[in-house]
Amino acid sequence: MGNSAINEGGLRERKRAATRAAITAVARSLTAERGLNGYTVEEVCEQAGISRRTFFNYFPAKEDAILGHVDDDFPEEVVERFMAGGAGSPAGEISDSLLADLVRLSLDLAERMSGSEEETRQLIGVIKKEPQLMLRIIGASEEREAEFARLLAAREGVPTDHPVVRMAVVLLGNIARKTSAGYFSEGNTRTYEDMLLENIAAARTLFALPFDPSRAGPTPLNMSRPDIQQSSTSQSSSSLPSSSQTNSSQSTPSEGAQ
Amino acid sequence: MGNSAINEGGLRERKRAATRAAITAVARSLTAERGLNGYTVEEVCEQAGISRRTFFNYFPAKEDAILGHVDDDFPEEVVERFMAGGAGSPAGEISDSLLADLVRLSLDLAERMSGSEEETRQLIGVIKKEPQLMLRIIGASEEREAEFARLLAAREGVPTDHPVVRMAVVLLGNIARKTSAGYFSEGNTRTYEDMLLENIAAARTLFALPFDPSRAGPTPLNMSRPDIQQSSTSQSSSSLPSSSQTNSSQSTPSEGAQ
DNA sequence: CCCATAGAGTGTATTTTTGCACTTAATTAC
DNA sequence: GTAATTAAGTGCAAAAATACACTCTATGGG
Repeated sequence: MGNSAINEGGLRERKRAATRAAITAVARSLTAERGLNGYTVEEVCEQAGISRRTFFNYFPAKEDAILGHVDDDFPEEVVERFMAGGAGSPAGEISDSLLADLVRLSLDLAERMSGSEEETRQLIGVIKKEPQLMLRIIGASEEREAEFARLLAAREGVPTDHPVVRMAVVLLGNIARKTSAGYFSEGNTRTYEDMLLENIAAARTLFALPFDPSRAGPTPLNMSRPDIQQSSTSQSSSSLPSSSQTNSSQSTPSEGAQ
Repeated sequence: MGNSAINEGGLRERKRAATRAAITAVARSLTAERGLNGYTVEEVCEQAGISRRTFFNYFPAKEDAILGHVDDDFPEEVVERFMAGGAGSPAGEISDSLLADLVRLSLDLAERMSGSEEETRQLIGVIKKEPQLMLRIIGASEEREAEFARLLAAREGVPTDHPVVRMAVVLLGNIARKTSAGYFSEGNTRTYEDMLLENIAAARTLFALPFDPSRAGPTPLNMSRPDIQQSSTSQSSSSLPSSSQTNSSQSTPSEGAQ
């Protein structure tokens, strides 16, 4: 997590962030329109208003511009709002508002996606046909998850390997990904928010189902170790309304919680 | 006349011109809104997106930002269009299209005035209350005329002291100034184009009046002319000419000049 | 009166951007 | 096949922008 994600920075910092985001926006737009090899770096620079030399000061290669920079995935204002949500709870404890704020974060990020809906559909279509780009994206996803974990841990004042942080990153990340896939699929007419809330509700239903660790069996015995750890976590957050329900489902039997 | 008025220039040149114009636009806007001393250089820089040090790299003092730079008074695209109009005639001769193109230039420049109409009215009001600014403006006007003369001479391929160039600069400049004064006066409801064309027609009527050089005589005879001017102005309002008529009137005086 | 502050303006060092020449690899033309 | 061209990418120097500390002047408060 760089300073730019939290600190306002000076004029230099701000201009640099704006330039970087502009390059990425143009690169993605042209990729959606013409494919990865249908435009030159020169054209990106023209539209972004920079020199080619500057382009390579920002990104090591053409493809990296499309991937963008991890800081651009978490715009400052959105991050600030998310971080502010954890201010009311003591450090070291998972805040009551975490799940609600994660959902809002997901919605905010979706709103701020550069490019129109149609453009994003086309960009996704193009990317699926470029294997080197797919590999790069998979690599970049891990970096984004790490950044997200750092952000989340900082908000809650817990280590980045805290079970709730780990689960939140993986599960909310996958829910967002699945929601996007459905939203951008052919023929979709529903709003992203609609679909996201449906998926969140489904996840909450899933993790509220009855679950007895003792019935997990031999192989599941290994799985009982995580359950024990998660059990202690759920106790610490058992006073939380909506968040506690999710957490207890992960860690302990819902019967016990009930 | 700098290169930037004609040549496209590189990215540096283009960005510099844009920055300079942005500074002037912001300074004028804030002056209109709050008066000359109602805002700081810091505020201009914030809105223009530059550092204060850069502001003083561009303008020697706060007031100079309001006056702007002479190149900004003749935007590149407008100048290019004006210059292209002289391409069809042999160098050294005054082109048929000169008067029409000068009128269009005036209209183009009026269109490109930064700030809204109301803002410009307020800016003019503020400037009238600042004597040092008025003095500066008078000085800057001479520089603009010189620039205009260079532009015009270059277009026609004649020296800057050519009689038609000299007269065009002074007369068209004053017509534009007078038109602006009327346009920005209290209670005006007419368009700038309307008023400008009226004044041009009046000037054409004036210079189409019978004139016998041998009767030019001493100074007293010249003083009787102003009365004749006003009566011919009211006649010309009712008969705005077409473009071809405009051109034919222009070629006659230029032959007389030769 | 003196002192503090705000704002305009200056000097200098550092950072960033641009321009330009070059290299490399791929593609196109003959 | 060879040669030319195009596009991605690199190194280096100059230009431009920023950051920061400073000066000077005007203004307001005690």
